[in-house]
Amino acid sequence: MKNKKSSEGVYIVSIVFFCYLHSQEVELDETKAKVDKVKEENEKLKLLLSTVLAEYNSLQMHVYNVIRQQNESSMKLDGNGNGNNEDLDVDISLRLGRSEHKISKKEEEVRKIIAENISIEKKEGSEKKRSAHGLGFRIQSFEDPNTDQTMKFDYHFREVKNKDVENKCLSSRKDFKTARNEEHHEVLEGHEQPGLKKTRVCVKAPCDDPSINDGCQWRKYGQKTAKTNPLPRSYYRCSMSSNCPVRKQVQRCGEDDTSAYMTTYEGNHDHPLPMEATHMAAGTSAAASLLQSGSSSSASLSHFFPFHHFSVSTTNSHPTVTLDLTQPNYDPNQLPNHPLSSSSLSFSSSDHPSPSNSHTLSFSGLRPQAPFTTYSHLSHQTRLSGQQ
DNA sequence: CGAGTTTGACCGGCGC
DNA sequence: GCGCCGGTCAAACTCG
Repeated sequence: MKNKKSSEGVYIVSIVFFCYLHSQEVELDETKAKVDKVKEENEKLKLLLSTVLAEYNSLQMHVYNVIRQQNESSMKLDGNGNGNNEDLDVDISLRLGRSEHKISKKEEEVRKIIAENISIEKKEGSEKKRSAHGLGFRIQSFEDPNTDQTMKFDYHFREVKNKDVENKCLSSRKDFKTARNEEHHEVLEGHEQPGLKKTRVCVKAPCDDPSINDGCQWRKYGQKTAKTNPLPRSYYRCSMSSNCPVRKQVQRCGEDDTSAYMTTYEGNHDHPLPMEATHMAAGTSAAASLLQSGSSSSASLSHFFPFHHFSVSTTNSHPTVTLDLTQPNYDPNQLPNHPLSSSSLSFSSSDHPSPSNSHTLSFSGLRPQAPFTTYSHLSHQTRLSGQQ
């Protein structure tokens, strides 16, 4: 009897164990299926992200061309006796992968949401926001507010001229420098007017450390004490691409103003920029393009830098736009009356955290009366010696 | 050891 | 032509 009972017990236990194993297997299969599904979605999202990033990079490389075209056309209007260039609101929306005139319901919904958010922001509009530093960049034509004139462009990466100067057999240093200059000229060709030197964009920023990171990687190649300013000026070139012609100079503004640094940018990048760099690059390119096209009126530039004091000068044939982030220059009357209905995409780098070891200077520029919010995060990243 | 910085020398533009 | 001065080069140096 005892043997029979124990064998029955073993049988039941084995059945229970089998059932348990079976349920575990089923659960495992379900989990595997879920993981596969998540993997599949992940792949799709990766693909989508890479597509969007590629389009975004190519797009921002061509923004300044569009601005120039816009200004050329406005110049033509001036020539036809219109003479109302300053009243021409210019605002280009950048759309990724959208058709030209068809606005989907989703987009309309997004626009509604944006408009609602903005109206909330307008209600909450505080002095704090007004004093914030903004470097947002957005262009769209408001000639006809009823028409969505958002432009779609065929974006192609600018063909990077593969000069490969380093492979040339240069017999002397002079030859090397000549080759560099020729290369630089070619890169700038088409962006510079013949009589003028490279357009410069100066940004005066209030910070303790001059190493403002605009998203690019910079390599210091020199330091000089200028005659007019006893404090040393540092020279950097973009190290993101071997042939990138972009240079920048960083100099303390003066002995009495040690908290502010003047950063001067020169040239255009010949490579895609990271998110953090696009705002500054686009804004400075826009300013440079406007300046080169002759439309350097304060009204035109106020579209790009609505809250800040800026000036335009031409010294030593260097057309220069100076943007002063130390002097908020908010003037509601200067701002264009942007219709809410024409809102579209704006870019934000706020979701791109700076390296943990870097200080972040956040110029969270909110335009209190404008329907768009753009942010520009400048963080300290470039390695510099302490005395600068 | 490689990448980045420092710093004196050099080059070229510009004014006189 | 000469000198001044801003910009760049490149060897030496530093740092991780």
